[in-house]
Amino acid sequence: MNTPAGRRGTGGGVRVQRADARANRARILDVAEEVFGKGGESASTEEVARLAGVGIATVFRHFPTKTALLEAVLARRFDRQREQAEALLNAADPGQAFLGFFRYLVADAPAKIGIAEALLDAGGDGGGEAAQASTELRQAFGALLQRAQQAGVIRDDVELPEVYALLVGVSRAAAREHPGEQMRARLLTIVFDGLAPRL
Amino acid sequence: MNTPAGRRGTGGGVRVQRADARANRARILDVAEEVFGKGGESASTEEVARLAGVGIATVFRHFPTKTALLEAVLARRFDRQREQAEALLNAADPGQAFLGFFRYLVADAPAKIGIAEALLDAGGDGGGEAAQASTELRQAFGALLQRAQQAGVIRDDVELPEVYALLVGVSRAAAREHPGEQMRARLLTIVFDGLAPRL
Amino acid sequence: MNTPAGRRGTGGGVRVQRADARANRARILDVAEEVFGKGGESASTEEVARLAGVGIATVFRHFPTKTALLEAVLARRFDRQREQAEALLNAADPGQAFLGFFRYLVADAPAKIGIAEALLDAGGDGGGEAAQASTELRQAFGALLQRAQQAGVIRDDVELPEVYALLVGVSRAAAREHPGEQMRARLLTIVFDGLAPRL
Amino acid sequence: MNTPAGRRGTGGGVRVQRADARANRARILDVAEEVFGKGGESASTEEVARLAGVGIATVFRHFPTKTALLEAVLARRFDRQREQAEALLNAADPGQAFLGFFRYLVADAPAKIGIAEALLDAGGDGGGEAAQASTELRQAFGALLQRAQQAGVIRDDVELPEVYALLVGVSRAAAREHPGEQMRARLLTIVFDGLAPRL
DNA sequence: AATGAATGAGAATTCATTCAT
DNA sequence: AATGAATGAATTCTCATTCAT
Repeated sequence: MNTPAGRRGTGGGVRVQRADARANRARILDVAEEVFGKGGESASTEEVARLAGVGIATVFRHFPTKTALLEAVLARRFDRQREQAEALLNAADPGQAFLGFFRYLVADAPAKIGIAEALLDAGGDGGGEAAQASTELRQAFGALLQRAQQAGVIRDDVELPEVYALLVGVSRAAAREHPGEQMRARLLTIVFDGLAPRL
Repeated sequence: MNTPAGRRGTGGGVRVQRADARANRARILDVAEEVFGKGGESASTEEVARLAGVGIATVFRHFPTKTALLEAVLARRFDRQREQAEALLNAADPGQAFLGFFRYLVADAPAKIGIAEALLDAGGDGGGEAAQASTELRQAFGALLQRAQQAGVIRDDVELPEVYALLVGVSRAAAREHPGEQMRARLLTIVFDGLAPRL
Repeated sequence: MNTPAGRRGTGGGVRVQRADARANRARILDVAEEVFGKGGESASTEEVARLAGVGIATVFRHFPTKTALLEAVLARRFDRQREQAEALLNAADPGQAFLGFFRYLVADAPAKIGIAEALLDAGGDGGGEAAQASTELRQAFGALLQRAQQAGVIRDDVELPEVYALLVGVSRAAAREHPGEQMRARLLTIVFDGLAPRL
Repeated sequence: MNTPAGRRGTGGGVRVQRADARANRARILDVAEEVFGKGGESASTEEVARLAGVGIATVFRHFPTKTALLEAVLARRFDRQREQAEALLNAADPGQAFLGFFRYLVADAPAKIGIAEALLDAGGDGGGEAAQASTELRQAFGALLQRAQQAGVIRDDVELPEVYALLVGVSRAAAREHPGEQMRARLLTIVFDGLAPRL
């Protein structure tokens, strides 16, 4: 399981335990993402611990409150999405980049929304790291939008706030209904037509 | 606090008591609608009882579980909206009727969504009376949509499922963000443009 | 599960449940007084519930926090002692009255101190009803002191603060050591000699 | 339960390590004395470790239970005070020696009492090394008392048990109330007058 | 010998639901 | 039919103590 590493602190040895702890932390985050992502019910921290195969106290050692755990889960997810967005900033086709990312976010939404709601339930105020990460994602999304508008693929008279609200809304719709590929596509058709430049 | 009161059989009518009970039932529903509509947190049944001015047991006499109470609240709300829809079926301008109703539902959504989430939290499966009422509302909405399409105000290649999903999505967007009149209008502009017939 | 209790409430009787509840409340207070009075360990609310023969939630119905429970227990005890003091205010022999009351408080102290410490542990700030009751007891004690001084039984150059502190100290000494009648008497001999007028 | 550890005979001196360990042990004791002396709440062992700059396991290596740690802290304190007492046994003025030491113990009490209470909370029975050290302190105090009585400064009809109880009581009074120099002095005036020889 | 991660047994508090009147 | 007191099963979080390195 563990690396042998420098037995007696002879110098080279490092952080063996740390690796273990880090693995636990990651597993807890993964499990929490899944458990809370299921949404609906309000899952308990104990459930997370059980599925992660650790004691409840271990969860609380890594995340001092339930809110902190949810923040971390959500922030990680936002961060991943922002990275996606940033990777698309140099894409050859700005229109495709924007629309594809929009599609991707909607498809990815269900789990995220469950987590966000659990966070609200747990009393998360908008001041945590998740909010920060959310803002950054929104900015990256805004950059994609701007490029798409400059490329003439998205009408000029819309701005980030309403487009983002639309994204959130469609995501929420997709979250609870999980409409299947087909209907999600038809939904997006309408929305994208609404976003297309007026003739 | 309340005396049993009105115990004296009033002869012919036992309906007097019934009236009392019915009034209580209505008041409980009203209060529950408000309390749970506030959304966010999960309000307690006891809170509802207190604000309704009845004992907690009275709430449970009328609605055997919290889920049942939420179902009733939600069903009543769906019914009201369906009535609105049906009233618009004979409107002179089918386009106006559809779009106006769409707008109305979105504006009305925040409270409803709060209730629906509370219902999910309370373990409400989609099989109750609320689901039934929801289906009926959807049908009425579908009728309005069809008329608007026949009138050429809404594009022909969309169907109820995706339009309804879109409605739900925009409603959800409006729910948590309460964007204010302005942004809601801009949001609807995009959506309605997307729904307009292609040239 | 429920004791028959107060069954006889037929005649003029009302509030039968109320009577039950009141009995429960009293029993909880009694048990809590004993349990926390034992001092030392930090007794749990669950222990109180179990010994009182009620569910834990019942304790919390009557006293919304552990602190509130402890406040109530302590306040009740202070109130009883204050009543004793007030009853002695008209005693024929002011010296006997004061010294006797001093003796009584010391003998009564052990349990009280345990409770007070539990209250501190539970985060009781000095602002509750117990503090209020404590202040009133101190005032009554002060009145007895003043009378004893006027009667020439207690030296004139001492004032309430230090005498009360002395009372507290001796009480605390008696609390943990429970020295038995004998030694308590010898202790009080010293203190009372110290309080006697200088020649 | 214990690992064999340190199995490899290191031949000559193991004392180097021992010095390190001893330093750690002393630092832990110092920190614990301060932390628990603050009284009130119940401080955690982890807090002690953190402030001492060692890992939690190190604390438990030196003191196998929290109780053992508290015993050690308290015993050390008792020992120090006993040394003070023994140093005063040869003082020129036995009355001054006794009264001064009494005063000193009262002033020093607050921290000690906090520790003692933490010990009780942790389930310390009176059988540990602290009790032993306490007994020795009491004996030294008794010797001072006897000398003062022989010198005619303290009345003859009091004996160690009640005087010591009085000391404890006044100390306890001073502990929670921290009355300030002034009132402590007035308190001691009364007590010392009570201890003075009857005329 | 030292470290810090992991653990499980509580503890306070809440809430939907039932019972006795 | 109405009341409100009682209930016990959760849930979040803490802490002394042990384990693996």
